[in-house]
Amino acid sequence: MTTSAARTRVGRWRPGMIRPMCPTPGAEVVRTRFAPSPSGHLHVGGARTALFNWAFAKHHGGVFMLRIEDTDQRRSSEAAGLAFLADLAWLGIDWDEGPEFEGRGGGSAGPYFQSQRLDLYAREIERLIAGGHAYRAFETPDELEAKRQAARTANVPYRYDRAALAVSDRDAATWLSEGRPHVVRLRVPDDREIVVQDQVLGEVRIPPGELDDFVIRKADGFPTYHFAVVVDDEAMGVTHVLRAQEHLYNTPRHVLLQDALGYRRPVYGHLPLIFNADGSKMSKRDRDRALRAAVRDRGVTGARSIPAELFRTWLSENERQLDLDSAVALAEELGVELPEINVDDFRRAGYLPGVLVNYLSLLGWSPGGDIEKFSMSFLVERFSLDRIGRSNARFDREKLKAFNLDAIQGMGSGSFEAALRGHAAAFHPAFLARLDDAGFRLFATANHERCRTLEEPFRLCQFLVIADDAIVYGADRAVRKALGADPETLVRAAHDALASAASWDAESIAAALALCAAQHAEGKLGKVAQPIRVAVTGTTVSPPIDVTLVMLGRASTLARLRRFLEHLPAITQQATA
RNA sequence: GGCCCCAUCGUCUAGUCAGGUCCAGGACACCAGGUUUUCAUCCUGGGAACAGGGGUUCGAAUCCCCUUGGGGUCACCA
Repeated sequence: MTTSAARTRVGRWRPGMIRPMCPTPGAEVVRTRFAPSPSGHLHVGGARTALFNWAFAKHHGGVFMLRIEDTDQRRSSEAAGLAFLADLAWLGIDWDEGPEFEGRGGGSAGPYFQSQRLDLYAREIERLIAGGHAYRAFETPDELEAKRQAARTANVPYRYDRAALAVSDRDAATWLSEGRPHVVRLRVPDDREIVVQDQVLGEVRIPPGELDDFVIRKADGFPTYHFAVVVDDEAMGVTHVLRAQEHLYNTPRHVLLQDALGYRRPVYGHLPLIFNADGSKMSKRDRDRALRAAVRDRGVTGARSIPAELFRTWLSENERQLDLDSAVALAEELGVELPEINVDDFRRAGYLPGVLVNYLSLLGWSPGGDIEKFSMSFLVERFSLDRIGRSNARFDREKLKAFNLDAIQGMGSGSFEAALRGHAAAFHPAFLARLDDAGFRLFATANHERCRTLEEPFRLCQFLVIADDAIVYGADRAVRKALGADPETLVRAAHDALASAASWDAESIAAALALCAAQHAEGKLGKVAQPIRVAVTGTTVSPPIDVTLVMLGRASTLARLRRFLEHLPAITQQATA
């Protein structure tokens, strides 16, 4: 494969030019698709691919489809499920055709599961065989592996040797009638250069002889990915294929197949890949890797949230993955932030769907100029293939977080509260049980200006859902500093002042504490607030002290202050140790 | 290793296709001050890049070539 010397982007269109696929307006409706294999939750990389296909279709008033590529019987039997449908819906990426899900999907080009389209593939394969474009091959996987091995040893590139073509018709017929397992291979012309016009990368040329006769039907009768994709894209009228660059080398195969089958050729665009901040591949194993590192780093030997047996095997077997709930629990226990890789992880971590979409669209696309914060409708309005970048991008969680903060700060108090309530219902029901409506509203206001994610308020305010007699006091330097020289006097004074406060609201509490500060701390509120904060939360961080106490309620506050005083000798000893 | 793709601050990028307005703009991160009862915010300022080498041109981040570096792919996975 070589790139043309002048990287002419033939077919790339610019404003004012006529689009190659739309010679006259309305002549052809743009149809794009996202075609994942059923593998549980949606990966951010997949989300970006889906987003671009969606945005492109919407920009042209076209149709965005979803198709499930479940032609791997082995993998599909693992019942990974279709959780990614909910992930797409959460992001606001709605599909016009595809599997039905909460009002989305349906359509006349279905079924949208490849495992239900086997008849079509069988018909098309027979057509290829009859036309001499494809042939049966009876080698076993072991035989092929031996040939590959031999090629490796000889240090030559492996290509299928077409041994099946040397088999006599009589033998082949006999084997076929015996029911001998076989695959079907495409007969790849080896005298033809293949040229692909990629809308992102430009012209890509593949010299003759680079591709071998690849398998299009497996021994189990299922089509391979290459075959199913090509047949379905034609049958479903797909006009544009946007997919990750890892598929670039598949495109010549698909072009060959289209030619052999007499199909039209969709427009292709290959998107740059997304990597972790450290340049490693984003993988679902990242989560377990981070947890193992933390466990080893701290010399932890067990976990409350995981059975000992499981913990041991998980720790020693690097391939082993914890289920999501266990991983989250362990992370909480260790105080580790889990690396997010699936869309669902980001939701759990408290990111707004619009922010994720915004950030994701910037990975490989740009509206140009200095614009980088925008809505989905802006994306639809401005999206175009000629603004897609060609080099791989790294996922920067800090920038995402900064965007999320900005979006949260920009929300009205009502919608922020609603969003926080939704997050609580999904992930922190204990807070809804603990706080009444007014309490939750206060919780929302107290956290609105200080949180970067919807998750942070719940972490910051753990003290709300811990029993009064279960507060654990920290023993670090921050706690020591917060307690100051004489916490006993201050906390005792605060207790008495708060006990006799006229009412339990922020104003009265602030007034009572200001008085304490005036009497015992030279008027410095911080000197009073910090010991109290430690006393009622166990930590040095919480919303402003008056709000913290209002949320907690008078009874809990006083009980915690008393308990703190009882435990004070042990606490100070521990903190100075 | 073969084949292919890519290359602007630490990161995402604008600028590249139509060479001059770019001693390169923005954002995140970072550093230094400031505001703040903790934390997070917030405000002000700062450092920070055209991978290297050859060409073409009056002129190159922009066009060409080479080198280097990064990535993808080489399955009866998708």
